[in-house]
Amino acid sequence: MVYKLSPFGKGGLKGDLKNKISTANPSSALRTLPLLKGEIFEYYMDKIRVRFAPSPTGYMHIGNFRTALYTYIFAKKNKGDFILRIEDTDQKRYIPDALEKLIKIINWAGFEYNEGVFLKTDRGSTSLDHNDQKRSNLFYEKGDYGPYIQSERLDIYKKHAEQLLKLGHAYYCFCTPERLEEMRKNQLANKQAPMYDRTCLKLTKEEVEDKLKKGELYVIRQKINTEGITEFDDMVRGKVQIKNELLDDQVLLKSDGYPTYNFANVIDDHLMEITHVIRGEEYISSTPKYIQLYQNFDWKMPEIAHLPLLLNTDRTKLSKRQGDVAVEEYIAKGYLKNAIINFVALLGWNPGEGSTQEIFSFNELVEKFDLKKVHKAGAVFDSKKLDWLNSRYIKKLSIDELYDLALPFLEKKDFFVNPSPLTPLPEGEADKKDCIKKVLTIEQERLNKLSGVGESNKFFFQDINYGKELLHWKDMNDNDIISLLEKAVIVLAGIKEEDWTRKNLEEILLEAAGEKRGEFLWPLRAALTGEKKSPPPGEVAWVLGKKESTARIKNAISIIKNA
RNA sequence: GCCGCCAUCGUCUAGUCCGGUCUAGGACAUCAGGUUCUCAUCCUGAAGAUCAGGGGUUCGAAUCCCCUUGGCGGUACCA
Repeated sequence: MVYKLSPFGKGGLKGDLKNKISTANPSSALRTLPLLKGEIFEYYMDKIRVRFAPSPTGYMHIGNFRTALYTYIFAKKNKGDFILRIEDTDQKRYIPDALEKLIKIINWAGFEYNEGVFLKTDRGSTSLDHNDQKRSNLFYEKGDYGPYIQSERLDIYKKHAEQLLKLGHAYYCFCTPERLEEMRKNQLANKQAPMYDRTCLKLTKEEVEDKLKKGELYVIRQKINTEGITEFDDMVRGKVQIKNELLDDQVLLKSDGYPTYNFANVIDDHLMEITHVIRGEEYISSTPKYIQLYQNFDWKMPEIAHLPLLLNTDRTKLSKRQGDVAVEEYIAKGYLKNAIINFVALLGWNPGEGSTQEIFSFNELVEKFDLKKVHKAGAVFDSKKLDWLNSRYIKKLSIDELYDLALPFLEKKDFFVNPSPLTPLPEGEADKKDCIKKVLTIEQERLNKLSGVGESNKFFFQDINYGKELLHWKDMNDNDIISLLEKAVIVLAGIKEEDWTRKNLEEILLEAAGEKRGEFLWPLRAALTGEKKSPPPGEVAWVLGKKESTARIKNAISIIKNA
């Protein structure tokens, strides 16, 4: 027996069969699925097409970033297309440069999209003015379903709204914002759910035409079918049911000619042939209204998945007030791309089946990700765990990679600072670079954020200004310390310039210390750094160089003698 | 208010669909110990969840059913 199924037509199937279909790899073409003995199940599935559809707010909210990540991973996993669509239908919230910033973050993250709006890298101007010619200098589009910026699709929404009008699934509404507010106030006072009261639905054809002729401001509202119950199948939540009588006649087209999100999103997802809609949980209760729209147009519903929210530590929706929400801020603090992606991916998802894996490369994420394993409950964003993950990723970096990543942070600091007469700073660019790399080698295992880079410069570049007490290890006396430090000078003098490496220094000093590690290494380390806590003496000496190290030790000897 | 969604250590989570192997496993954070010249790294260990609460079903429930509570989301000419 051969079953045939068209794309997404699995609604009528029973549980197990349905599961098999949606977990099978659904890249384009005809698929066959062996069932019970002898039975062949054939089904077609369109090429997967998913979109990330942010609204340009000037920064990338970390929750939105996770939506983009899951969507991108889903696309990669299913060998589908990933589309970037810009939802800029709120004129009041227009923010300059927002689009450019948005795309830059997506590029930074490495979310490669096949279609959408792209940033020209060789552009001159940095500012974007909305309906301005400059746009073409900054951005370009790729893909057959454009334009990908909603503010440039106004005629499309208008056309579709008019079609709904004709079909009787929408109507003109001339109510003023003031009247609507009044209405809601009354409804709330009467303990009713605030909902549009359909005043304008009662208008006659003539009245509507008259008002239109007079140029009265209007919106177009969706005429909801209030009978029955809408049920849908969510890829992460399973079945969700909402009674239709609770659905509001939402605005489709605003009086300024722009569509609402609720309308544009449906039109575009269909026109762009989006097969799977992955979005935040906040849209769950609107979904039945979208479903009615699809039904009104006689369009096929895409599969939908609603992702859980990211929360503050008090379990409210992650917000600006209680900490950083912008990806930009995490980058600025010195979190690595891979650490952020790894961490955010695990917020609300886990491969399950007993996995205890915490570190995932991007490819592993693609390999193991499954929307079905995404959580239903919101997740608190705990930056302590991010710190730990970040430190793990920093430790994995080669010293050249670390140097490149650290440079922007070092530039904001005075790394080579406050030289004492004893500490001449490296002069040439090459020497400086060399010195920085050595310091980074030492810092690498101590760092959990790139912003902390260069902070150990105090061990190397500062006045030697301390009392002899610092040099004492337990109950040593002055003479013992002096003789040990003098021994250290002799040991260092015996090392050739070309043998002055981190490893050699560590071995030689340890050997010189013999049994008395603490007695020898503590005064030496203190003499070299002037600090109670610091990296080991071998490493410090390695960075300082032979001449400088020797000078510091001799200085320490004289501090004791002069005390 | 109304509607919807959700609920396992402080946090992220495994286990829930297909009840017994769960006196609930891992990670972060915390604490203690070890390695060690100090710091950091690293290693070991401890503490930490009567599985939101209550009631069923069952020989047996974190797991199935019902109720309650709590949290969150939506309730806009925002998205």
